[in-house]
Amino acid sequence: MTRIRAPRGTVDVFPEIPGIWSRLEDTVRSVCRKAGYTEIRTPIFEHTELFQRGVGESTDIVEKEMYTFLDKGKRSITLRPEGTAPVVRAYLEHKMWAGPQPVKVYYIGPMFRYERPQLGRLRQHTQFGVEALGSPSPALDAEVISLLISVYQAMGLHGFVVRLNSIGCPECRNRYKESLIEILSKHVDELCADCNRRLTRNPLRVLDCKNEQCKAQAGAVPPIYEHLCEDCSLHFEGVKQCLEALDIAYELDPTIVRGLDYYTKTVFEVIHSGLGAQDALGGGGRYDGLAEELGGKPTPGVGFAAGIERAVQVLQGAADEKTGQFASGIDLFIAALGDEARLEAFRQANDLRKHGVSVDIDYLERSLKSQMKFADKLGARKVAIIGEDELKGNYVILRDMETREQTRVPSGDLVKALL
RNA sequence: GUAGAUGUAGCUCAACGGUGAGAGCGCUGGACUGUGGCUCCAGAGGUUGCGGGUUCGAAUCCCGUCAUCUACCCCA
Repeated sequence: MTRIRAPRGTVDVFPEIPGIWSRLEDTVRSVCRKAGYTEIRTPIFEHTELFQRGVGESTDIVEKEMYTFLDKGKRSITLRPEGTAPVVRAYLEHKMWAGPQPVKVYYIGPMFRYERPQLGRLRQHTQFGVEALGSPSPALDAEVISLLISVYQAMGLHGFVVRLNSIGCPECRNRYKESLIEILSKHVDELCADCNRRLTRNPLRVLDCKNEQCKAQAGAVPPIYEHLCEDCSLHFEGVKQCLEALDIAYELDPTIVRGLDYYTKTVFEVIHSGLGAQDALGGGGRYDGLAEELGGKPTPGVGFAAGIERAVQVLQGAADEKTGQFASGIDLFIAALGDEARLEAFRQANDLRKHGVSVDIDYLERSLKSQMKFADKLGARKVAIIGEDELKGNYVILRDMETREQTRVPSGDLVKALL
């Protein structure tokens, strides 16, 4: 019999880490709530078609990274690879456009992509994200960005950078693509094999190629945000103005294009150097064409998605420097000697827990010495000792593990003595 | 899908092709009949990832396979 392991690309999240996780989740909720975003929970699986149409047939996600299967009713089902398309689907399905606009929601949950795992990349990972539907205002683009960095700031995270770009609307983007092809075609032999393919399929991708030769070519090309149509240009100026009003530092980066088809105008990423090759903590942008693509009426929208595991990765690095003290410890450990005392300890523990005291006891019938050792490992602040004498006298010996002071406490007064 | 690295005790790692595969940490017990952190002693714990091959002899060399990690593609 071989032991069963967790499937490739999945992880079990262990003791020290969940503390950071729940703090991060709490922070997301509170930051979003304050800005008027409410939680939405969409299904973990959806009809495959949602992503084919929403994310785009020719994207890597749809082409090769989806967990897709036929259910027993022969429906093609896909484990969600991202959160935006499902939210927009829900917005349309529940006719949320009929209510007050914009609709602002946030989510936290697992996403799935069939990829080769590496540092910062898992097949099941967790994202938090927000979506603001129903308004084209650049203020929302900026708000969404500020929300994301507010979460990081509230967590005490430093050293991240906001990178901003605009990829325009289909009209001006296509015009730019054509000129891009024209310029780059003259240098085909200086581009890598991948980029030669990209040149015809998705020329913008050439811009964020990591190959040095391609980078040089891409750097020589005029940035897209200098070639936007008037509407897109005005919008981009508006976003920058709003960011500056909020004192949010950003870097213009014409090479960020994002791999999902639905983005229009604003695109951005928040990166951190402590992450390895996959350096994006989060990313997002505007997707004014998505609702229509999913069969709804044209609806502007903007949002971001950010990786929880990646954030935890950087936060953990920062925490280690401090002392790594995430083990919270317990208030009390009850050490008992003898069957009768053990029963009493069991009873007392249960009672104290109801009074809000965190208590643990020995379950291995160990010696007193071992129980003390164990209590120490658990980080117990106090230990109550119950033996035959104490049982008879109806008291316990309460030891302070820090000062080593011991006192006799009547059994009934234990709760009081601990507060 | 591609490339490289790595698989030995719970963890981190040793072991020139040659005794019965070791150490540190951790775990359990004891020294200390009922008192933690330090020290000392003892004990438990291994299909050397798996399957073949070469050899008198394989953890070690060869082939295959699986897994993990890192990177590419791309993304959170």
